[in-house]
Amino acid sequence: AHQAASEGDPLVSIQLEQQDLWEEFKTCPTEMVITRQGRRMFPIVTVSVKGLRPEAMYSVFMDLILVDNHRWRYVRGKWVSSGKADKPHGTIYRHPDSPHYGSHWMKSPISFNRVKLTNRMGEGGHLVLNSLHKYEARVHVVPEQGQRIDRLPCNWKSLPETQFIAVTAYQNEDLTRLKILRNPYAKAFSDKKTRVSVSEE
Amino acid sequence: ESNSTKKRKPRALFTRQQVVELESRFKSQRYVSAPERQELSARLKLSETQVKIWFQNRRYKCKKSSLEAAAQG
DNA sequence: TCTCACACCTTTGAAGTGG
DNA sequence: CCACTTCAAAGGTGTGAGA
Repeated sequence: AHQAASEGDPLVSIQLEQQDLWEEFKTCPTEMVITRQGRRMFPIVTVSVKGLRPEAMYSVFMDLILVDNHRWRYVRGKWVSSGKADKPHGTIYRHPDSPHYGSHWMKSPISFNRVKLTNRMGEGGHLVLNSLHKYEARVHVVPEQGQRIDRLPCNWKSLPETQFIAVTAYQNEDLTRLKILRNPYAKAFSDKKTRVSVSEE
Repeated sequence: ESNSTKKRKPRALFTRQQVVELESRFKSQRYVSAPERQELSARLKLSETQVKIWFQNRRYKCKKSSLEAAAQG
């Protein structure tokens, strides 16, 4: 009933891709390594967007918001909350294709494969996180100024499937095994263990 | 012949600024005309052949990635 | 807890070759 | 122009040591 307010604009829809992969990690639960220089995320936050105006200009952003107000610790194979969360840094990552037309953003899923996580301020363009805090990805689709779009209903969405704990080194070894299994860049370590029976003749 | 005189392809990447300018141009223009190519190559200090081949490779890369994207969804 | 150098992989991308 | 290939360099993995 209230949808008529936006001049026939369709609702903007933002949906997470590879949900089954994220689910697989979430049962561990997911951990993401943060380093001084910056570390990529795996799985990769990828979203498909619908309902934009094809000819209008948008920029797309991703940030990581604190899920709860606790610091977390890994004790005897389980994550437990302990203590109060530190103050978040509030950094945001702008997708390198930005700005671009709505048609561009909608024609194929938008991948944030190049975003890097760090624990140190001053690394330009990287997301700054506190270690041992729990985060969740959020994606924004923002119309460029001067487009005369009065209101876009829901131009951002948080993605609960992407929840993870930022760590400086992996804690859960099941999680580590999953990372090695699924991330192509870590293939060296899965091959290594397969090579146990390969002795030279 | 043994290991001595084997031509190894030296890899020379374009500078960051050169790529930024080329990408910027490609974003609005997938093909570049001869005069435009000349102007670009002069400003970026690349040969005209390098600019031509860059756009050619860039077009293929774009097409390839969009085909792969269509195959998955 | 955090940092850093490795070893070992993948991906990248200008140039090569042919159509 | 397009189609694909070539093949080192660039760079992303977790490791395991040492703070």
